[in-house]
Amino acid sequence: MADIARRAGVTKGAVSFALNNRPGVSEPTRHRILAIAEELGWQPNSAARALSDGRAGAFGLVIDRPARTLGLEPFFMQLISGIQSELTRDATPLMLTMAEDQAAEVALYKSWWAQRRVDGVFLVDLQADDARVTVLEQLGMPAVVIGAPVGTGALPAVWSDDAAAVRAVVRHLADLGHRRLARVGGPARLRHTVIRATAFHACVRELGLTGVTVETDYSGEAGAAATRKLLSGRADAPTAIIYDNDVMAVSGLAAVQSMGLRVPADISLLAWDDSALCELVHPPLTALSRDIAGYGAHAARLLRAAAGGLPVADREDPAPRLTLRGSVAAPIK
Amino acid sequence: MADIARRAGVTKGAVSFALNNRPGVSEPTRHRILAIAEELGWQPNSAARALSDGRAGAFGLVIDRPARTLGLEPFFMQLISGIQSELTRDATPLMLTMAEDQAAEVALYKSWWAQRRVDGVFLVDLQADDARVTVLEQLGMPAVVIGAPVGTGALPAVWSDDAAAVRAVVRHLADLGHRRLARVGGPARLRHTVIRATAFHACVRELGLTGVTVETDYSGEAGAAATRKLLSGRADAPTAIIYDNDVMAVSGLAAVQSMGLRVPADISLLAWDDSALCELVHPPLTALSRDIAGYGAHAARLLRAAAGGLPVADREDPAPRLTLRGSVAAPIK
DNA sequence: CATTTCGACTAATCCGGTTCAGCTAGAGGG
DNA sequence: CCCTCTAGCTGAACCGGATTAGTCGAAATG
Repeated sequence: MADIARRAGVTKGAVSFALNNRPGVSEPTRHRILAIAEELGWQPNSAARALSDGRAGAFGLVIDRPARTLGLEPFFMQLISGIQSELTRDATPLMLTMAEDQAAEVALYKSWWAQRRVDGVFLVDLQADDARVTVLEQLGMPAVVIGAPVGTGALPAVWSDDAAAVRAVVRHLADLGHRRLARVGGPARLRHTVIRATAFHACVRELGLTGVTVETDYSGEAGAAATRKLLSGRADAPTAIIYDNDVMAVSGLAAVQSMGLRVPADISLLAWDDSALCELVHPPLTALSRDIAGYGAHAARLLRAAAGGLPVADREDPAPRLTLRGSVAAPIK
Repeated sequence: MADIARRAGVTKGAVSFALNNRPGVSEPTRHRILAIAEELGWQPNSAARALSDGRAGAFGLVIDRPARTLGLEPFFMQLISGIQSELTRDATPLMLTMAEDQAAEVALYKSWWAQRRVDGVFLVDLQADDARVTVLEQLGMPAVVIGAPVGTGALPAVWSDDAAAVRAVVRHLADLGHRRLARVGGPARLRHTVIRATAFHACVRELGLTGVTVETDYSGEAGAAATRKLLSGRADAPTAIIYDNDVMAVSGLAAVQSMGLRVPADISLLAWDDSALCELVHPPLTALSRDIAGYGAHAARLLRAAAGGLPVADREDPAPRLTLRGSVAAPIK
């Protein structure tokens, strides 16, 4: 900027006015300065700007799921991709980190905020008793929760009505004639798992069906194990299983087939969170689809607003839709 | 820091010496300053530090594969996770972004470098005639190539010997009695695709076998389509197929099964890049495994050294190993 | 014609660190 | 006892921007 100022015969201050499109310089001067800046290939030094105006110009995302299951689930990549698509508009980078556990994650937030590394963070996988919300509120750190606005305090949330989706699924299965359902759910400490489980059992009871839930860690192995356990030669085995992610549904399918059962003739399977994975297998899996990338984009927009000091409200996205494929049918008996 | 200086009765300079563990202050004073810093919860402002010492304190990774296929492949998440595990040691964050194409990616590098947003970048998916290497060298921007050190100029690379792995696989299949092989490869513009294809055809010729390669975009659909095309009722259909990623292998398996063929009795399938995905399906897929996270960690270590101005050499990791599962057997005829 | 107003720009300060050329006092040497 | 040396610290500049309180001259106003 000093170079530009020298070449233009003005001071740094004038150059700053010109480059930031603020009043204080005449049109001819502004153009002259912009031309010189262009010629010199000037780009603002992010550190200097950050130091001066007190904002980092970046947002953060911390994921604390184990890397093994993480890689497999398309959810996060799609979410990140969606966040990016929005952040790219003003060239804001995303800082991505993985943490061992919640304590490490909280420490990271404190550190990021104290060092002014980010202007705000995205919060995923909200837990039943989540320390992060409190910490972020105390820090005064802008944040957007990706998930239901329950126990999120003053933090805005981007969410979709999982309970409604669960009810739609249960009704769909009941209409087909299923009377014994099962859910292979994620970890019970995750808040959205609880929401889905609660809705599931309430709906099942209301319709006079029976329903059991098995807790897992979202891994394929756990999904397969749960499936085998549910189906192993009991008279009251369920006729339909709802999996809490696509990975478990796919390995559940493999487990079912290796037991000699046919899908959907003997048992109907259904995956939460649709992805190409569900289309890869045979038969393709009926799934609950939602626009995860859009989800991320909305969260990014909210966080940008929140970091800018604007008041932000929760944003509800459409509830997951049922995408019918080949893995669900009426039960035989 | 000014606060600390005031409380300790010294100047900012002395505080800086103490906090950075540099000579210039006595031990008692250093301890006093550190104690006060601790008490005040001082953390260095990253922008100020970056401005002062000219380094950003962050590295970057740009991915320009379409988000759809990206989410499915565990490769990137595992790579990122590995990079993180190393960067976490000194709390260096990773900037992750997705680009539309190479031009956008190059523009991003220039911008990041001009703005001093990162101290270096990881380069993935090197292409046949890759503009990025040249640009980075011209910029003088530290970078580490993740992939074979061919056409990488002065940039250090972290790689594994794909050609050797290909040869091992072809020999293994030949030993079992397979004479007609096929490869469902990734995009031909990717350099590692070329390396694998070249090694494949050379080895096939050397052993007196026949081998064809089909090019795809890595997507599951393309994998299934290629599979169907290869197997559709021709007398010279291959008896074994090697897929360039696990997603294609899984959908190839589904395609094979929907054609009424049995794996491995009628056809042997083999996946490049092992992941839980390969274990989920039935039969589980024999695959080429490598330690992708370790790969990322090594790349991170190299990049840190390169950004520090240290001379760095290419690092060769172990070649992918063949993990035998149930999808490969001797051909019937 | 004196006075006010305003646009265009300058000069200085700040952001929060790092760095470096002094300065001072006490230790060591002759 | 004087001189030198050095450990320990000070003060100020610097990184590259943004911001703000002035300054100046010309046009508008009374």
